Amino acid sequence: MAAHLVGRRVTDAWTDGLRLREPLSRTAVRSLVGERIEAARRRAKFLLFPLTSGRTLLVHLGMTGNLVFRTGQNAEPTAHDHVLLDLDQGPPLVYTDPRRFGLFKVLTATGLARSKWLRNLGVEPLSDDFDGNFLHTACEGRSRPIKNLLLDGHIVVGVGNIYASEALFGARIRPTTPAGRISRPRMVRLVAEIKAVLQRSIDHGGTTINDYLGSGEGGYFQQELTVYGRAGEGCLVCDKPITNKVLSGRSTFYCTTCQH
DNA sequence: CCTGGAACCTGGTAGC
DNA sequence: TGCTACCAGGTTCCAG
Repeated sequence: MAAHLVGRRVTDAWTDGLRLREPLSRTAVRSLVGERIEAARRRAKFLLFPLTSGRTLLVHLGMTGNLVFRTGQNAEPTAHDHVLLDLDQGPPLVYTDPRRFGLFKVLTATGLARSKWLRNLGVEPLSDDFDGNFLHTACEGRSRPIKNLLLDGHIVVGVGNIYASEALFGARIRPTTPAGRISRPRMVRLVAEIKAVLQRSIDHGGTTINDYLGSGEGGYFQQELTVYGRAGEGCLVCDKPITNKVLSGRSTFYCTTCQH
């Protein structure tokens, strides 16, 4: 996005107006015409595109969303294209999302600062701010299962349901363990595993959920998954069957032998 | 303050 | 074959 979008001016804008995670404003999308995209940034899983007017385009891909240029493999429109931006140079940019869990919003500077989506976000998982001390302190006195806490974006962002199970397996910590009862050294190990899992996934192009594949190439990290989605199959360490337990509404995978 | 569950949405799949 | 019920994910909101 930084390479192909920054510096481009929006010459026309279309939306089907279907509601995403929040209603998608036709007026807001139309107001993008004439704007130039000044930068491409990220915070947590939110994409931020500052515009010439001082406003910012905020995009979240939800679980199935995609931002693609309408060219090559993505040349054909799909039934799930929700926003299309014509640019002064190069192919149009399309926001496509079959399950409409994403966000596409245009915010003023103050709107951005006050946005509920960006307020109260935790630390970036790959930053130096996220270390064993930080996580240990954040978990002090907390009784929630450690896995639930890892999914809580108010503490650390970017750790989704799949990577939480993977990192806890790597650290040999049972997902149900009350967060406040995990020692500092084990938190150091856990943080290292989270960073390693995320970095390896980025290197592999991400994880494509089950058999769902968006346009373009899917991620290849699912080939690397050690516990997620492997209920009943043998643990890669001890060969005992992997357990699947629902923890606050989310499937959680772990080995009852290796993880304590 | 803390916690867990519901809600949002739809394509794929398991089960009848 | 065709229907229905359920599930997946990230995030906020609400009730206990």
